[in-house]
Amino acid sequence: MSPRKRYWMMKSEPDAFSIDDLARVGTEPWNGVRNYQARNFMRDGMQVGDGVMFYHSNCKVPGIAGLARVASHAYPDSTQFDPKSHYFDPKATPEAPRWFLVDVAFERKFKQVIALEDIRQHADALGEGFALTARGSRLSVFPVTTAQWKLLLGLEKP
DNA sequence: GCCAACGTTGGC
DNA sequence: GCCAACGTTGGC
Repeated sequence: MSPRKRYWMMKSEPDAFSIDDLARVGTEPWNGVRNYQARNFMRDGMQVGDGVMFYHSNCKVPGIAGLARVASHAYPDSTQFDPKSHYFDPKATPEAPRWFLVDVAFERKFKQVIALEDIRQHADALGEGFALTARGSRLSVFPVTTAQWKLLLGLEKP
């Protein structure tokens, strides 16, 4: 029996990789995550088919830009082994990889970004620990509960 | 571009 | 194991 579908938030700077980029390529290895907590969520928590909210960070209108889904189990991020890569990690080896990723597949782009500004209006309902509204949180991959997922989707504008 | 908040590193 | 220094994130 397959485990129940889970939900996740994944942040990306649209200048580097946006929801439009994902729409164009269809599926993308989510490389470059170099934070242990985020890695653990991908490596230990994600299952193929899980729902993903694609968040645009560090841009004019930060917010959720669309939906995606987890399209692979976790496997080593090859950029950690590549000395020419910005994400190269000299302490990682193929025998003992340090960083993992999953493939992410495009589902749909929202007509309008669900802006962080709007999401903040519901910070209480989303809960204290929710990483988007928690003060100072920089986590780029984190779980979303079913209730949070529904609440956030309810903020989508036609 | 600024800067507060955070995670990681490394000397001790 | 502490903690200062450093680099990064990301909203504004």
